[in-house]
Amino acid sequence: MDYKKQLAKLIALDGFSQGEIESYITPAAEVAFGDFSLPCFRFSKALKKAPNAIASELAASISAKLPDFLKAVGAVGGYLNFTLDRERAAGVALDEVLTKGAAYGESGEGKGKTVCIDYSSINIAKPFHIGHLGTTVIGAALYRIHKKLGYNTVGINHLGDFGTQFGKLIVAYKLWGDKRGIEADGLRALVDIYVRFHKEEETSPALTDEAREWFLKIEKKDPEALELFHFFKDTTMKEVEKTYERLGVTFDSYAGESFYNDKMQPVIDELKAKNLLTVSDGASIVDLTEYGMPPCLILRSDGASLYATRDLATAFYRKNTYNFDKCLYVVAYQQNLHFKQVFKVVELMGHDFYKDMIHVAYGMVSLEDGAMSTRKGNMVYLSDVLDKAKEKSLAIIREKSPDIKDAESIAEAVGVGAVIFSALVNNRIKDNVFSYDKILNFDGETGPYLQYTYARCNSIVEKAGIESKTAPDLSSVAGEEAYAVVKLLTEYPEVLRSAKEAYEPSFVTRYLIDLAQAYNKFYFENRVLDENASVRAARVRLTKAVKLVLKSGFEILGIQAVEHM
RNA sequence: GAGCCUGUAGCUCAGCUGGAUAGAGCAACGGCCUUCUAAGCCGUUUGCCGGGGGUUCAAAUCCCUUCAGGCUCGCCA
Repeated sequence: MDYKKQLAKLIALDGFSQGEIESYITPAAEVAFGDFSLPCFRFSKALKKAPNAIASELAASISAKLPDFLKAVGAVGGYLNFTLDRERAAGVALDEVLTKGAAYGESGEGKGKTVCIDYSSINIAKPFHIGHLGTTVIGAALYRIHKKLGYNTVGINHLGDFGTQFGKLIVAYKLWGDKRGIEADGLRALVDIYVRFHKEEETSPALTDEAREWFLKIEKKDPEALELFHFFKDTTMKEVEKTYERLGVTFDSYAGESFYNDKMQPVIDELKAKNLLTVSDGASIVDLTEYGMPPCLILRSDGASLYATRDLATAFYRKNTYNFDKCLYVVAYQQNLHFKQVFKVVELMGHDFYKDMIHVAYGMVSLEDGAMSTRKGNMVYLSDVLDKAKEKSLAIIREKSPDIKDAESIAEAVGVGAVIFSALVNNRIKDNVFSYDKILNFDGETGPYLQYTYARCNSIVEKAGIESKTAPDLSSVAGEEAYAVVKLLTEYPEVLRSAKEAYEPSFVTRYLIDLAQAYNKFYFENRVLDENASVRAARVRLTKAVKLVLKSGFEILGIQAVEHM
C-alpha cells in the first residue's frame, strides 16, 4: 500500500499539487511522532500562515473524517504527523510479503528494457586477486537487482585477453615453463613465470624484444603462438570459474579485448569521416580541450590502436548487438577520465546512446603494506581469502555447533558470505585496506550475522510447524519492536529501486542489516511460539516474512541462506 | 598546475534529492543462556559532522572558499 499517496490525497493546500505534497511527506523521525510527517514550513509564505497553524488546521480537518488506515493525526511544532492503524498496517504488510513470496520486491519497471553490465573483467594469466572482488560482486549484485526489477540483463566479463603481456608469457613459458606443471598448478604457475620474466627482463632487454615478436605472431595468428595463447586462456578460465562458482557469479558473455581486435577499424573510419581525428605528435587523437579534457588517444604514432579505441568498438558492438537501454561499466575510479572521454567521443560522433553509458566507479583495495602488484608478487589471491574465511567459519561451527550436519557446506556458505558482504557493505566509492582481521571478523554487522538471523528465523518456522488456522492477533505484531520490523518489510521494494537508481548494492546490504537488527530486537522482547495460538500465528507470520525478505536480499547479494548454523 | 573523489565517535563506516535531540558496528567496561539458535540481546562511554563564509524558517546534507588525503592528466590497460 502506498501510504504517502493516500496521505497526500487527504491534504488540499492552495497552490500546491497533490504530487508536490506527496513528495514532501517523509517517514517520521521518531516513533513518538507516528509513521509519516509533513513539514509545513514551506507552505507558510504562500499561505501567509504560521507553519504550526497550517499543521493544526490540517490535523483538525483530517481528524474530522479519519480514513480507516489512519489511527491519528496530530500537529507538533509545524509538522503534521500521521499515525497509521498499526494493526491493520501490519496485517496488510504481512499479507503482501507472504502472498507474493519470492516475488516480493519484483517490479515490471524494466519490462522490455535491456541493461548491459560490464564487471569483473579479469586479466588472463594474471591472478584473480582481492582487488577484483569489488567489481565482481558489485556487478553481479547490480545484475540481479536489475533482473529483479524486470530488466533484461546481459552480464559481460570483458576479459583482458590481449596485449604484449602474452608475448612475454610465451617467452617465459618457452624458457622456464613446463606444461604438466602448469596443468597441475594452474594459474599460479603461470603467474610465477610471468613474475620471473619481469625480473629477468630488467637485466636482459633482449627478452622484451622477443616478447614483442611473439605478440606480433599472436596478432598474425601464427599457429604455435595461438595455441599457447589458448592454453594460457583455458588454464586461467578453468581456475577462475571455480572462484566465480563459489561467489555465485555468472556471465552471459566473455567477449574480451581480443574479441574486439577486428572491430576497431570501422570506428576509426567513422571518426575520420566525421573529421574528429587530428594528428598530434604523430598520434591520432580526438581533441577534447573544448570540453575541459585532455585529448582522447585513438591511434599510437606507430598506428596501433589503444585502450580508448577498443572501448569505442566495444560500445558500438554492445549497442548493435544488445540494443541496450543502459550499459554499466563497473570499473575502478582510476578510470574516471577514460570513460568520460570515451562517452564524450561517442557523443561527438553523433550517437545519442552516449548518455546511456554509465561508469559505475568503485574504490580501490590496497594492502596494509602498500599497493598490490602482480609483477612484484605482492597480492592476495581471492581464492585464498575464501579458503581462510571458510576455515575460520568451520572452526566456529565445530566449536558452537559440533553436531550439525553438512558442516563443510555451511562453512563454505558462511565464509564466502562474509567475504561478499564485506565488499558490499560500504558505498562502492570507498577505498579499502585489506586485512584478514577485518574480513574474518564474524561479529556485528557482517555476513554471518545476517545468515545467523536467517537461521534463527528458520529454526522458529520449523518449530512452528504447519500454519495454524487460527486468525492472527495483529496486536501482537503492532508493538514497538514488531512494528519496526513490519515497517522495514514494507520498505524492501523501495530499497531495491533506489539501489538500482544509485547503482549501490550497499543499500540492500545496509537494509538487510537493519532488518536483521530489528528482528533480533523483536525476538528478544517477544516470544514467537507463544502459548496463545493467535499471538503465535501473527508472530510466526512476521518471522516467515523476515525469513523470506532476508533470503531475497541474500539472492541479490550472492550470499547463501543456510537453514542451520 | 588542472580535473574528479574522500574527510562524520579511538577505529571502520551509515546518514548527503535540506527537516524534529547526528546513527550503527568494532574496540573497552558491565549485565543477560532450566523458554523459540548467546555468530545473539541489553546497558555505559565517545562527536568544533576537516576549517571558514553564505543561502534558508531549517544545513552533516545545497553554494563559495580553504585545508588534508587519494586518484587521474598522449602514445599501458
